[in-house]
Amino acid sequence: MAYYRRHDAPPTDPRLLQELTELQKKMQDRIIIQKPDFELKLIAGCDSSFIGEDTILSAFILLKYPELEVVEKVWHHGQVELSYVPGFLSFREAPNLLEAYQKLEQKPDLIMVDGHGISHPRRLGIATHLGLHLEKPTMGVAKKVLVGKYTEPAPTKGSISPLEYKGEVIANVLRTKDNVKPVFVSPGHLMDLDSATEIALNCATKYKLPEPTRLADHYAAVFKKDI
DNA sequence: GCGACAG
DNA sequence: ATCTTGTCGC
Repeated sequence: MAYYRRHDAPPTDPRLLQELTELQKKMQDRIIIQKPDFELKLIAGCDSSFIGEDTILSAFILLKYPELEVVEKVWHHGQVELSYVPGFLSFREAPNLLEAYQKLEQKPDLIMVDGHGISHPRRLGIATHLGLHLEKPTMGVAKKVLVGKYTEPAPTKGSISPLEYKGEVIANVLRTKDNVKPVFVSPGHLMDLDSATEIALNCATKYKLPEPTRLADHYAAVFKKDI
């Protein structure tokens, strides 16, 4: 994608951000929020970690569902083109994530991404962005809110509270473990909020993060030693 | 004008 | 994301 390779402008150049904003607005029309039309047998989790300022390492972990047994682990590293700007995370991390995804021998039915889906100013969080590029069902699980308001869900595992933005519920604030800060679950693409929430909870074992993203996060750090 | 702001 | 020590609680 041409917009991924921009060495001709500073990372946070206002003109570039304006350009990316326009691109996201065009991408909005292609987002599909619906009940999943597949049997969830294989789920992937992905996450990235950094080495220094501009070297990124992304990992994809493939798991059986609902058993949550790991069946494949891949990773890829490269250089990032943009600095981090809230609302534009995907332009910084998606390129390398897509490279890592190609290394999977088996492809998942659904991808759980570390970050937001449609709970984004222009409905284009990194989970949605990846879903559109891969034409694959995706969902996002973020650790912090980006936009919207919510009330704290009850302290017990399984409690949910809606995240509202501009009069719409764009995510569910889900408690995945007793007395631990909740996560923000949102559909990315070819997925709906209720299904995403149910899947996130089914993948929550004894930790705050659902297994797919927890393991991706874990291995993204472990694989750094292999560089 | 003053905060808020995924990873 | 990343840099970092001790500390509270199950």
